[in-house]
Amino acid sequence: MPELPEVETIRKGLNKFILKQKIYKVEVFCEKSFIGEFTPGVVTNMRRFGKALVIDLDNGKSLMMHLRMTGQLIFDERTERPLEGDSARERFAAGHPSENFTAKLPNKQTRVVIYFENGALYFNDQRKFGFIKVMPTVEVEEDNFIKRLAPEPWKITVDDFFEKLRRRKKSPIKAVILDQSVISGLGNIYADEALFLAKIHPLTRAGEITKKEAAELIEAAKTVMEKSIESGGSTMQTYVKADGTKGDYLEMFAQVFRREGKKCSRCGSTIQKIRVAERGTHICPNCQKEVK
DNA sequence: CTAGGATCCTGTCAGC
DNA sequence: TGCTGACAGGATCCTA
Repeated sequence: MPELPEVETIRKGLNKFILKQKIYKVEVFCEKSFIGEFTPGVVTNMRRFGKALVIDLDNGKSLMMHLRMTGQLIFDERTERPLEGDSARERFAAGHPSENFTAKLPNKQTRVVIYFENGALYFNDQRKFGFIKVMPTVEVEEDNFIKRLAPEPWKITVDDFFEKLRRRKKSPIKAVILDQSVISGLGNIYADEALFLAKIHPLTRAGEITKKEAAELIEAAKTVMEKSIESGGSTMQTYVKADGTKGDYLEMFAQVFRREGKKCSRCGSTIQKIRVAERGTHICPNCQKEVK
């Protein structure tokens, strides 16, 4: 679920809490969620590769993590040594939005806790698809997932993207843009949103996409993700409204995602939900005409 | 090589 | 109430 904007939001938000802070202990509640052996070290850098987040330490090691569908990262300041009452603490939470953002932690979904001298970072993950992996910093870019990542929409060239669409010509365009080795950063939300913005039906065969449409799709992907990053993609601030009630950050920018039955903002037609590449897919049947 | 489906796992919801 | 199947903001593996 967390896609590029969410991971970027985490990177920026977490940076101000943990940069130059020492990790002195890691507590693992689920073995498959934490790979490798941890050794204490100070955070020197936080990097993002597509949807993967990397925390570099000063001991030559890095923590490479991927939140997959339901991962979330929640930082509680001074969890072990609280100041005067809870109001003295700050919490930063982002990733898969859920009650955990404001819940008492650790809880049933907490897989790993990373202890810093100024607080604790909780890695929660309902479905256990996500992971944190310890690896030498020099090997991060050789990691199987990272080395296969295509450029992000801001870096990819139209020629490169178009060439990949030609190779995957029989697949629906949505399935192709979800493939991180074709273009990186898009997940189910932003794929639907970008296709809507570019007025392309998700079932269109990749081989039918013109070069002009390919260029427009790249632009649309940038636009929808930039907008989400600006609004702080699924962080606690946007998830919990000022009055304390639960809010949906998708309301702030989604034009089609989870809006089936509602009206298209562009033409007033009714948004539909269909199935493409085994994923729930949202379209405006009028703005996105299917080409056979 | 591509294409399509199953799979990892937990939880929730709709429909009997 | 209890069961069952479908589905979920991802990526990989297997088969054809």
